[in-house]
Amino acid sequence: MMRARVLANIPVDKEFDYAVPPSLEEKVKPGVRVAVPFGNREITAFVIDVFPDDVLKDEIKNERELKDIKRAIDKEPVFSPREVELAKWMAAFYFCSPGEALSVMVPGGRRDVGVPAFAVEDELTDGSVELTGEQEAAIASISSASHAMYYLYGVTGSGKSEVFFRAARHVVDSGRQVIYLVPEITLTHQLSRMVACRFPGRVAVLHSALTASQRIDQWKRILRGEVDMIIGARSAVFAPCPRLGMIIIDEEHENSYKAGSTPRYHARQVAQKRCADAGATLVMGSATPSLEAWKLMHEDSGMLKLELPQRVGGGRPPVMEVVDMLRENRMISRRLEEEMRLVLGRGKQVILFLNRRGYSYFFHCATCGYEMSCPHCSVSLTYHKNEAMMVCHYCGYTRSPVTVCPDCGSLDVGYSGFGTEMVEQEVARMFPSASLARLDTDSTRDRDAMALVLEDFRHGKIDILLGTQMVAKGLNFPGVELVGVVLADSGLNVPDFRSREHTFSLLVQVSGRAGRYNDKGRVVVQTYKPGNEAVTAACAGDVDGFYDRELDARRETGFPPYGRMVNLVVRGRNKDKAETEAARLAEICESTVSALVRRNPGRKDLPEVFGTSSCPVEKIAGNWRFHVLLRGMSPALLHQMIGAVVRQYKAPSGIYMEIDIDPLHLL
DNA sequence: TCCTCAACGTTC
DNA sequence: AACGTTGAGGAC
Repeated sequence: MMRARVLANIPVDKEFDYAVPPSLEEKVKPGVRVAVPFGNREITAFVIDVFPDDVLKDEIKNERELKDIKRAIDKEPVFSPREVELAKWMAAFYFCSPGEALSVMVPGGRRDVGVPAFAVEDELTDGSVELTGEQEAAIASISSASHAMYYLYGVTGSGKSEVFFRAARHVVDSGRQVIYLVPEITLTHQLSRMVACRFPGRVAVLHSALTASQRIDQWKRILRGEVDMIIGARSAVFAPCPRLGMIIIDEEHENSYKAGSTPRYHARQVAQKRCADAGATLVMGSATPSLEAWKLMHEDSGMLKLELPQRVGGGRPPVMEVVDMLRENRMISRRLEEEMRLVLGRGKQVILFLNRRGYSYFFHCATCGYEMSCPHCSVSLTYHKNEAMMVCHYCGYTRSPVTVCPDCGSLDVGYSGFGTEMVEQEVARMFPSASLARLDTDSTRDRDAMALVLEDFRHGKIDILLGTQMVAKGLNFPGVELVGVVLADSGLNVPDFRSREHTFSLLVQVSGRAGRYNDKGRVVVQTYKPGNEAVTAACAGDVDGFYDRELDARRETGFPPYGRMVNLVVRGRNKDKAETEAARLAEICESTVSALVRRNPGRKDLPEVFGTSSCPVEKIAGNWRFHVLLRGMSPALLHQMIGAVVRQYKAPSGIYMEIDIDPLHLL
């Protein structure tokens, strides 16, 4: 009789054995998923090993009878032993179970007959563009593989993609595979089309519109070695290439590379691990690197910084100016309005950026002090005028808006704090003859609508494009001569050590949208904090300076990338219980630290309990949240400490602990 | 004495 | 995680 050893998506670090019925012996092999009875239900499990029962003859004596595998889900493997090894590494690094890790690595979904996943259009492929000296040098350096990691540091338009393509081509020609990660990828993404043309036939584009079965089909192709080039978002870092030669991470600073739920892995960390194991090269790039990357490329760490200082088509960076909004009593300052009139008068286009959806996000009663917040989350509701709804941006709760205070009936109530919807109304009033479109997750629910807006803007049918993050990233339109940042402060008020970094990077990214193809680009940045370092450095174009100073500040204060952090979040329906559990957890942490101190007398880099309190957003979707924040200068000791804490702390029912290693924000 | 609910333990 | 079993305490 054959037995199969499996992992399952449960938070238990255990492997389970099943009997393989003779009828399934052909189908059940390592790497396939199977349906198995588990307790009194049926779950999907991952087969990691198949062997004859007699191998374990001695142990089996008094073992209870094994259950039978019900059926095989895959006809051929969807992962290999390499992936199992990686899952075990992830389990150790992120404190999840190997089964949980494996199940985020392998795309889910049942098999079915799918439509072709991606039609490669026969489009122009411009592989013969002239390269700048810096580009040539960068390609040569990467191809020499003198370093394990490379960082392409260069402004928007400096030709990073071309370097990525050529470096990838070199790897592919030598018979190995390349994974190309991008922050997000839609069907309309021009990059995916470009890659598909450059590597015809042997590309897997894992875009967001794929069905689960299409995704798993691509996965099998990759595993069979039929693909040279894989392009996709975060989870594509797990693509099971048999001979991995390179991983490229485009826009390395993007937060979407970090997973938002357990296991909270970071694609950059996983990529580093995979490249080290496979002897592959890791190539990252951005105009605004994360501070983690900045630190790595400026110390002797095996990562080489490659600068692309000039724009490929020539042209100067946009002129940036700051408007102090304390002197203005309006949403669009006189200065910005004036610039908009000039640009529109020339028949050119404007992008307006505001990182806040909705009409207004604060309802307040002046009589009794009532504030309208979500009943399930501790955040205020945002008024969406078009839908005539009050909406919670955390959990999606909606209710109808009011004109009198629901608490005391007073008429002395007001809405304050503006979002894109209100700006849209104001801009439409100021520029009645201009055509205006709003681009955010509310205005463009489906991707078709979004693609349509972008096409119209590209063809000049829209004069002013107003939107959130979506307009800040990666879009390039030759007709744009002005970018207005309606309010640069929105990110600066959050109490997070990364807020300056985020604001800075966002400002530099949006400014890249202005005047990419001409010398007339202008950026007007409106802010209530004109003296803030992130604002002044971004407007002065002082990128290196900002990073060096910010890195110094992090070193002084012991924040990442110098100190490492771990966030332990305790959540539950019952507020008191969650709070006492968090306190209990904090005590366990404290005593673990004390034990470490005793065992390592004199060490200066021991972990510390950095803080314990309710999370900045105390309640989300009915769950009360408390956290214990840990920090340590030694990653190894911090890791050791978490391990000890996890062994000691067992959450009671109704209480859940989430472990966030290297959190991006402390919510 | 019955019933509900939360605490705990197991899952091949 | 998701489902059993068990046991304490409340209402009748």
